[in-house]
Amino acid sequence: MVGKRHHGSSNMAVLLQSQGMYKEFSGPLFAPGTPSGGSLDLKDGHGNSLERPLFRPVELDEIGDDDSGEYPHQPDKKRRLTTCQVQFLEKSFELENKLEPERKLQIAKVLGLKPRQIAVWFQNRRARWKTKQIEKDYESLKSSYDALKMDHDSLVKEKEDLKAEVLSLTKRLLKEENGSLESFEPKRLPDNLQNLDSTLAFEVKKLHGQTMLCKQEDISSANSAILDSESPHHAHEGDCSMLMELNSYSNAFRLHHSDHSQIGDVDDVKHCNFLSPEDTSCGSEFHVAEQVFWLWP
DNA sequence: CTTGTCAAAGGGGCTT
DNA sequence: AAGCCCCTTTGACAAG
Repeated sequence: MVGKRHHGSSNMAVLLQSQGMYKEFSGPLFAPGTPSGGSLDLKDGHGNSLERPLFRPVELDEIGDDDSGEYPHQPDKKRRLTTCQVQFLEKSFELENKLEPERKLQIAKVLGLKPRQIAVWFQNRRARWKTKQIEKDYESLKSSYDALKMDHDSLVKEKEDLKAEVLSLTKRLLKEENGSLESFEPKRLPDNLQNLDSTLAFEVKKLHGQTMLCKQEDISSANSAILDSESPHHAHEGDCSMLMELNSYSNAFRLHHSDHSQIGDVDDVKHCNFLSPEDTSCGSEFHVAEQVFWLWP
């Protein structure tokens, strides 16, 4: 094929057909009256007339990977590609963003550019595509994050509201019960509690003064409701701690009244710790076990 | 004058 | 070693 002349439009047609792009490019690139390898009144990206030949007749032996070859129609300055060249390259990029050597030569031949220029254009185009892709991914991740954050914030608010409601109801309950038990004044601890370990006794005495103002069974049931909604291992922390302390003695006191042998002996109290939360038959005894356990040094 | 975009070059790493 | 790719930088150019 040495010495054979290749005119731009015929090369273009072959390449476009091979790439399935002939139809799309029959307009701008093959306008009626446009001579093969002639010039078009091209505009660059900013609407300026470029007045550059679209296709330079290329000798085949001029094409090669030797990038040092002379390029007489383009000064040694960086020049923008014509709109049509860019459009063709874009279409080609859409089909395949990688550039096989054969395709590179074909495109270079068709557009009258050096193969090196085609390779460079594809490299730069891939870089732009990657940047756009990163921006898209960022937007996608950002919208996911925003949605999750809104969800999270609303859940946090709901949790705070519920906590406030529990606290308010608990205070109200205690206040009401205090009013109805004003006349109830315990004089001293039950005798069997005097035998407890001194630390426990101190705690129990401390609670004793607070608790005896309350009606035992009602507070126990209120406490049970809270315990049912919280993990037993965390119930002694936070908002329920006061009620827990109050109830710990109230339950112990109730047990004492029903059966002196159960709480009069330390070993018996510790035995209660083995009651399982799932053992519903234990009922309030389980709560007693939990609460006494926390009080134990 | 500054800024943004694009074509191109240079360098390093990888594959064949 | 050649060729390719990616990343970064450079230079030209246009717009504000």
